[in-house]
Amino acid sequence: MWVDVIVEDVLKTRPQDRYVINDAKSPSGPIHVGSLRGVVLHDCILRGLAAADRPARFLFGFDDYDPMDSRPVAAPAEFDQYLGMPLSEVPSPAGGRGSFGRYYGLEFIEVWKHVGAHPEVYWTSEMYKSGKFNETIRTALDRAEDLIQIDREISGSQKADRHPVQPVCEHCGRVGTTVVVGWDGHQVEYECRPDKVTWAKGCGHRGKRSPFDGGSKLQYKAEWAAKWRILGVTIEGAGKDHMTKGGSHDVASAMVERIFNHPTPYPIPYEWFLVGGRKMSTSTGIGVPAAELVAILREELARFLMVRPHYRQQINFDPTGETIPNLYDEYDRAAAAFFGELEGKTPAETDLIRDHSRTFYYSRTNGEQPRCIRMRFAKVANLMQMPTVNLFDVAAKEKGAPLTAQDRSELQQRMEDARRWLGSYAPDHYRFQVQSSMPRVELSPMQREFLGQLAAVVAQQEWSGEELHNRIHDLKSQIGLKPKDAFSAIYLAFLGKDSGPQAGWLLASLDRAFVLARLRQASTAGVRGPFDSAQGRPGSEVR
RNA sequence: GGGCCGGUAGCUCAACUGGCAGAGCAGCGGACUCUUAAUCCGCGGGUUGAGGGUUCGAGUCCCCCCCGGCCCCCCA
Repeated sequence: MWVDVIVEDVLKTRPQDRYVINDAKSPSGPIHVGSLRGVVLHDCILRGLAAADRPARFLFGFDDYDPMDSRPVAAPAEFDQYLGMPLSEVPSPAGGRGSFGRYYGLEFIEVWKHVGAHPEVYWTSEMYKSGKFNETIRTALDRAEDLIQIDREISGSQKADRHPVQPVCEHCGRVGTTVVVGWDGHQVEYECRPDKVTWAKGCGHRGKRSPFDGGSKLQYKAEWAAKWRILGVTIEGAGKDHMTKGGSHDVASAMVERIFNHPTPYPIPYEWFLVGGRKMSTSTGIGVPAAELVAILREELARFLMVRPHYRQQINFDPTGETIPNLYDEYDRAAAAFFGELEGKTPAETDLIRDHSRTFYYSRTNGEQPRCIRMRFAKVANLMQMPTVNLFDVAAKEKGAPLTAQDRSELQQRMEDARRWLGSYAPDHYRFQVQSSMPRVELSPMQREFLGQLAAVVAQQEWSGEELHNRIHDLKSQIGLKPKDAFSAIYLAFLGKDSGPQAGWLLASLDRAFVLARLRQASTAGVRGPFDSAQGRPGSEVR
């Protein structure tokens, strides 16, 4: 299990009494699932260290003193006027008290709570304003040339003028557009340039001000390095966009070691989290916000989805198809491993089970995960479509004992998930729909005979699902029809497909007159059309 | 141009520091006269993308190449 491997390596290569884990995000719009992967990853490391009896702090910073460099699609166009200003100084897109950055930050906090992460939150705007960055800003100004040189050297970028300090313009409030042109040890001289960046227009103001206590911010690579130093960060992973060779992490790493005199935190480069193959991007608005993932998947599954694959492996989550039932099955297997319900026959199998067990451990969203019955998701989805079937009764029967409160709530959760899945993501063949007119299907003479006799049975009286089920079995034996042929005849006549939910219950749940009419019609229907014209396309016959 | 990750059964993927290539699903066959999308049993002839190399032994390590996804060289 990769978390254990990392934790072991951290303990071995960076033996320390206390660890400080850090993660951060610029809250420039709805925060996407990729960032949630980072939170979960760091939270797992925290958990692993705690289990190894190493206390650690988990910090999460919102870089809300970063300039707004684009407008999220959801925000009104008039927000363009704020481009270049710190996110903490831009009004909230929803109105109200908080800032733009605060709004999206708080939204993200809600999401990670769902997946069981509870980092300590800090906001860089507050750190700047309260002077926490002052010392590093002074260093950055004093050694600006060295920092620029490091940037050039490590990144190989020709761009000369990436000064490590960006003053906040006293005239227009922008921070993304300013350039330092002088530093006397107390104040910085700066220009707010209209053409410094393409995404914002500086006001042209030229001025002199104190860079401290919020008067400036560090350019982001220098800021990253400074934060490591100020917060004493010892472990920090980052997405691959930062972790590429010569990328921002390499630059920040050289800066923190050569200028700020602090070792680079233990790095963990992790891969993207894609949804339906598309990259998550905060600013372009493409991709799935983290909040949406939690709406698609229950919390434990959302976390499991991020914990199960190796952190260097891309996650490509596509909620359609069999993805969710499969994920549920794997989750259940991990749970079974965790609760000691599985036994390996070979050493390799035992290892794998232990692995699954660890995965479940790290996937828990709260401390205690009750042991309870876990009815297979696909089965829940199937039975749920039978109006007369009570899932709780079925589960109790299966268990052979009354359900506990945990059993019931787990089942309830699965029913909700199944309803959502069937409504939005399930492939057609998982759904069934009674056809309102006789499907054009091919039935053998024996099958028609069977359906005709079944009509006579139905005509006798009102049957319960179970009784009807028994009658169906009696009838198919009496006629000498194979079970498969008998049942598929029913399904074909009603659903237009050759399989379906438990036939007795299905018929009992339908209007009796309708059932009678359909059975009679099917029993006399001639052979029509190609067999596969009605195959696998439920609903195609509905008018 | 540089970097990361993938390529293993029809599909989705496993295989700890090299040590007999495995699961799930799908498929096929069979059983089951309370549940035929249930349950149970059985069934896998894979050049592990190609080619070299190291090794007693390579899916695993090294080199090179091909294919796919992505990242960096704008911003943060």
